[in-house]
Amino acid sequence: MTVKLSRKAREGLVRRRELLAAAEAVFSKNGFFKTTMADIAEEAEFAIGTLYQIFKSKEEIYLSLVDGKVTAYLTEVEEQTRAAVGGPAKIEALIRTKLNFFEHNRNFFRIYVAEWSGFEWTAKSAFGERIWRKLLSHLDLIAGIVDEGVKTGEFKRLASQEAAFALNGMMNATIFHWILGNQPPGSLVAKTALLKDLFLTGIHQA
Amino acid sequence: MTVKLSRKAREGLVRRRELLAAAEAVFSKNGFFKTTMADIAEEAEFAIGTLYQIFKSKEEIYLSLVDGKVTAYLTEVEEQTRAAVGGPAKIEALIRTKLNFFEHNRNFFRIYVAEWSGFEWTAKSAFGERIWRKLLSHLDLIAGIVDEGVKTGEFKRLASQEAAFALNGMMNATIFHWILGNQPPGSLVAKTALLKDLFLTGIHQA
DNA sequence: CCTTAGACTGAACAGGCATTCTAATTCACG
DNA sequence: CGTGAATTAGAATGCCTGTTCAGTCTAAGG
Repeated sequence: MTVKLSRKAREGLVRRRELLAAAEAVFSKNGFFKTTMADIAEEAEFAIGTLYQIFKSKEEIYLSLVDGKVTAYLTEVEEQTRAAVGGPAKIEALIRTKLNFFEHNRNFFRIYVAEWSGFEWTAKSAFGERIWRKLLSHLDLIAGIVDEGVKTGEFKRLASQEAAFALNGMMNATIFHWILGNQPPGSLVAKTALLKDLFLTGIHQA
Repeated sequence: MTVKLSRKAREGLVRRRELLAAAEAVFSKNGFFKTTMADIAEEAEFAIGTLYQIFKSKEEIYLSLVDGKVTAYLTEVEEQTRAAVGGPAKIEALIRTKLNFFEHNRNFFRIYVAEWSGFEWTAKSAFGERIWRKLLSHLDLIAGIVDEGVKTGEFKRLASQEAAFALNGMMNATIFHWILGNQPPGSLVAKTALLKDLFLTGIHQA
């Protein structure tokens, strides 16, 4: 009985994962509004009805997808930055982890950016609101790193929130540029040094 | 006759402007897809039918709006940066102009960002494509400024495209942050110095 | 082999919304 | 004022798409 239940459950999870993968492919290509349940069903090779057996609405599919990925991303960043020691090293860990994550989740980046710009969910459901809050709290984490560096004297005395937003914007723009140019794998994370240097010391000739 | 025609034309222009202003208000609040023609009509105090007399579709209203604003913005930036002399001064002009523009076009910022993220128009019409190209060419302008500074030795030797994207991302994120926090007027353009300093010399303690 | 519970299917349904259409209204001009 | 051309209004149309549901299939248990 336990065995039977757990196999069912396992199969359920596999189905769920497959569906989310298909949804990611379609949503990242066409955005939330221009994606139809029929599109998702076709990509996932399920019937439309089956989708409703796994999730209760289109919105729930989308939000599940976003929540899962965002959580995975944030977890990774948190671990890596905690492991690094010292302001510059933490900044570098942050940049490297972010670039690495989106190098491996190229498609998801469009969804992530859309979520950031807040346009898909202006009228946020409770679920969407939760994701939004996660993204914002992530900014606090970055600000925290800057703040700490300021306290230790590693960094200039400046508004850590502003700096955190700026750094985040720099990283997003860089990823965006990389995706636009359809660059080969490996080349995004290689920009870590460039970004770190830019953020730490600027472009001005010393 | 000429007089009569020109008055007609003038009235037509006024109507058009009013409609676009209303559209901006609604689109910036709810995004393209969640805005209905009825919403626009109500905000503009026109009947739905009248909208179709002025523009031929919802899409055309949106794109007209975006094109007009983006063009105004780009023109302003180009003028200001051309007027400034020297790399750092041009950078400052760019930042100041952008912050100033969006301080006065707070609502439009959400539309601008959405357009940047490319999510509203994944399947671009010829018109949408044109706007997209304008935005990209704007990045070339920024890259050009950096490039020039590199040549004169004012700036470090670095990839100007990357730097341009990074700077653009920094500015967008800063504006975004400012709008989120619902800051009072005057305070956005005041961040010019902070951004300029950050971009030129970074956060690292000298 | 049956039985039957649960999974699967996709056609049908219902609501929403861009667009169109025509009746009512306005207005220029005589 | 009278006339008709131009303009406006908003009801009606038709398409699109999220969701449901009644029937079909599968396979485990007897």
